[in-house]
Amino acid sequence: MNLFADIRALVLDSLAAMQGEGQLPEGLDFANVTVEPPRDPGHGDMATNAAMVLAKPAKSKPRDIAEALAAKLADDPRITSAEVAGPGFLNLRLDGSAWAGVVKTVLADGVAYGRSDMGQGLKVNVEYVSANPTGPLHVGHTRGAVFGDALASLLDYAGYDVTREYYINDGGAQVDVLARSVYLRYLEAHGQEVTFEGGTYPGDYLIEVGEALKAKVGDAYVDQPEEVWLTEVREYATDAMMALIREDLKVLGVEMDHFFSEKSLYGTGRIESAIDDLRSKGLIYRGTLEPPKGKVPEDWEPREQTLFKSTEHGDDVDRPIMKSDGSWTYFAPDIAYHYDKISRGYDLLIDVFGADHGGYVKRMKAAVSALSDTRVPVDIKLCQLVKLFKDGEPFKMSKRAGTFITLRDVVDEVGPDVTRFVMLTRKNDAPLDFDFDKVLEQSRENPVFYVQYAHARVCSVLRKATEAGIAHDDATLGDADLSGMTDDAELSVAKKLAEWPRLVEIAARTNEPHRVAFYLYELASDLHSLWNKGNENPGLRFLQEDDPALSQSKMALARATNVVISAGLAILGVTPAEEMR
RNA sequence: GCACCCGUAGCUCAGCUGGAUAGAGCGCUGCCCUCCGAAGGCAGAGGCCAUAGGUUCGAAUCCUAUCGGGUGCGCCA
Repeated sequence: MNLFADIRALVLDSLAAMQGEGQLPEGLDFANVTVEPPRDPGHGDMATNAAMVLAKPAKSKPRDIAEALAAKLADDPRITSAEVAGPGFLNLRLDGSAWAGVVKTVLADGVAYGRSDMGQGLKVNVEYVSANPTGPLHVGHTRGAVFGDALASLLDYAGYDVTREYYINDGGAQVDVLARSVYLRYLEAHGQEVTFEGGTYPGDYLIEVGEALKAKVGDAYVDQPEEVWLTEVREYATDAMMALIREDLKVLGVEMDHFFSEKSLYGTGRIESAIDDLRSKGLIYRGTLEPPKGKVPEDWEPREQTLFKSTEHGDDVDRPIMKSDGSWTYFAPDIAYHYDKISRGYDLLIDVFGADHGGYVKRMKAAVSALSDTRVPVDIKLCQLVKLFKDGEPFKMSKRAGTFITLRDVVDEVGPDVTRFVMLTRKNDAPLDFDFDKVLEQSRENPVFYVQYAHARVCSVLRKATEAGIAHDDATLGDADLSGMTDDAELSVAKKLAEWPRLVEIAARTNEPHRVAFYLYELASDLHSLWNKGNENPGLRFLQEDDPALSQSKMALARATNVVISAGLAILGVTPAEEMR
């Protein structure tokens, strides 16, 4: 149930009735008619722009339409007043029973209140993390992991059929480097002195991998040329790294549905068939690119290459798919991977990348557009950097890996719930400051705490109710008489609850899970406000001495708030706290 | 040079497919515990929404230009 959608339906019905009575011409497009909460609550509970949107096509004055519409709407029992305001807004006030109805619906539906069918079961693939299997996940990956995971949950809640997917970059040169690095650790395990040259990874997380390799193969690879061991060590090492990464994801609470291996595209004809698909569309050609204007690379020389005509699908320049030695560029397997996703029947693709891949967006969109004949939209979300702070100072060194802060470092320090929530308190494309001290602080400044505290406070009330022997299961509370819910503070909470389904749809439409975090903060704020008003006005307290029935009616609102907080936190992947310690 | 992202209160940031007098936290000022958890709440001050044009009933939001910050820019993924 979505009260805003219900009232919008009522407005549309009224407009249709006006057409039937000749007050409005036929053939109007109502698509832009909205019903939303007014910015200023003093204007009422809901406002519709119908009169302004329709004035021009209906060839009449906004106020005339608004007044006629107001008369129609006033007939509905839910509407207590409909006033024309400003340039032609129609401000609506709803009967108290409408808000009571919201509370009852929340208690009846539980955390499913707010679920939407806007996704209509469309298949959407959310690809995120996709870190190179060369080491543990670091903070940057953490943000992408949390963002992608919350987005996937949000889309699921909004009625999409969601697949969470991880693309393993195990086909490029960097896994060879990994193999050589592990080989060095392997030699080290055999007592040799080694140095990490040629870009090999010195991180000590590879020590145990080298030792494990020794335990597995003994001295078989010692002092052998690369041809002997590279393939095996590479496979062994990438498996070990993926095991590590899966563990990292697990401590964050991220669970993928599918891991897709880049390597599986090679030697199987899958890259070739994707490129062939583009070729059949006339989008592959041999050509020479112009040098970039402005600062030209030192070693620039014109070169003929195999190019993908991405400019046909909105890119700025055509992109090379093959190196001069005949091997594929990194772009080619990515094309094949997205070709695979398209052929698996997804209606919508979402890629979550780090902001440093921003230059990659247009070509990827072009590829998907070309491969799917523009059928499949792809939304690419870029996650900006995370800047770490401790005691207000920038913070870089990692205890664990020696060079960078890992996901594990962060989660060990502050826990998965705080990590996840904080990562979602910024828009994905805005940089994020993550201060180890502030995120553990228990104050209003810390949104995680603030929301958890609201939930815990309500839990505390319910515990007290149990002690007092007052039943407070959702069915009982849902049957309570809510006609006494008339205070502004109470109504503010109920109205905020009414916005939840609408918020979910907006967040899902824009692929912006951070909106859920901000909503929860506002909802918590309304609850705290009501709570404190109860300090001064005992009649607003949730527990009313010697009056179980009244207590139940007050608790209904509190419990409904907790239901929505739980539903929202579940989308973010955060556990609601029952008490603060 | 080009592309993408960003520019909103002293600071950190929200702001719905374009809606009314642009919001929150921090910081500042003054208040509220005999009371379900004060780890909270209430009130006040604080704005040319980077700048200049344009689109329209209406622009922080869309378009163009300029300024400022970030990221990227042919065989690294």
